[in-house]
Amino acid sequence: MTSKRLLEQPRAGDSTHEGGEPVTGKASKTNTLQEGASRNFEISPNGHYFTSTREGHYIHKKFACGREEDEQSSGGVLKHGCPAHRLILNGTHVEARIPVRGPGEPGCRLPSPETPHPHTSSIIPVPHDRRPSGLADKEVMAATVLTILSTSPLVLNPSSSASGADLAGKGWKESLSASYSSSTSGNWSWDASDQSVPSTPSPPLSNDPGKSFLLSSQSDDNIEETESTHFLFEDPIPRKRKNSMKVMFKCLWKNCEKVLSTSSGIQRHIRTIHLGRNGDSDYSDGEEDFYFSEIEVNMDPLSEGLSNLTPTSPTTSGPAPVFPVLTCDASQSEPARMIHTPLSQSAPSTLCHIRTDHAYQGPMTQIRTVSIGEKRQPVNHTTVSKTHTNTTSTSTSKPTTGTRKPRGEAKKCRKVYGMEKRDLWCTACRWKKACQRFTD
DNA sequence: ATTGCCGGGAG
DNA sequence: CTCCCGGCAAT
Repeated sequence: MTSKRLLEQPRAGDSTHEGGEPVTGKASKTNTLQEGASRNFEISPNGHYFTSTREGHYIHKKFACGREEDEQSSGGVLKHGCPAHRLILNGTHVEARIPVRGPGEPGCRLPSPETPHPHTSSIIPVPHDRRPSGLADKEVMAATVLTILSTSPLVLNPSSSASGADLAGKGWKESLSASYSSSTSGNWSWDASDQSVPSTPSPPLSNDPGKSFLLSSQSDDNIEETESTHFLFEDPIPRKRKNSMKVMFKCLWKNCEKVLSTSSGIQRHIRTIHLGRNGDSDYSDGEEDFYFSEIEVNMDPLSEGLSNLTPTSPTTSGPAPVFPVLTCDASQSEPARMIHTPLSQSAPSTLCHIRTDHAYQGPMTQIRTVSIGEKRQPVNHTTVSKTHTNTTSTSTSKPTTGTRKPRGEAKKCRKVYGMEKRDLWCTACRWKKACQRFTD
């Protein structure tokens, strides 16, 4: 009968007060247990980013950049000067290396995204002189490019015709690479590339130029500022390269929608404008990293409309290479997170997390805002639906059974006290309900 | 096999 | 309500 239960009387109030003596002691345990909690993300230890831990390996991005530079660099503001980038896109392996110069090398620095001319966009090195290269393949591209071009006023100059367009893609790139690589940043060279191939016969992705434009327009979500997008083309971005994807960096400050094509540019922007520091002189502790995020934009003309949702199709992962720059220096601990993972759930949520983490490091006021605004999300992941869901309900995990708790890791009364001391259990435990004392 | 606790049932 | 427990899911 209930006789056994009678024993518990010694402390009448137990149910009320679970706080009895034992509890106190126990509390410590709880803590211990909780330690494990933080292991949500495992990000890569050193340069590898896994966006989504579990799945992702897709992105193997290794950058030595920030990190290395940081260590050795004496004050290089731009940590981005990554010596080498290696990206795997759609199975294609792109490796870009930049001649690493001395640590403090000027070469690493960007020309200056400074933004002296916000409207620089028009100045983009567009291939005015495109020379006829009649590549059959290119025709397609040409068409694409045209489309793009037509969309953006900026570039419409001399486009005599389709053929011209294709050139544009190519020409542009080449010219950029040529000039930039030599004089400006080391970053860019990525595409230019491989040292092994001095002259690039065929550009893998010709759309780049066009993309940029597009992306700017669409990526910026624009919403608030129409012209938010001034991309500084001054720095051609080195990273990613997917046919239709382009990575852009967006300033996360509250009202700033600025989108730049390079991380360094954005950092500088943040540092200078928002943080009020001297862009060049001061070294950056990486704080800027927290204020911007990279976004991928789907440049594909065709899908463009849809694009928002589907960044990259199948493998978003491919593009994933979101790259490094972001985290290069700033977060050693958890670099990767920022990146948006293609798979990872992404977006919104991802950002949020990020912020959170960073929060420790710096002021994050604005961040919050940003996350909300994040429309860009669409860009990254394909799994939109999922993402949404997650966002909505925090507790995603509960596939089955409508509502069953995951089960906390912490030991519960039962475990702690044992059946013998059942009277010490919290009421809930006694009633076989969710433990109230040792909650997870 | 254990453990945590939901969903119910009995007072 | 409070008190219990069957039973299931997660370990």
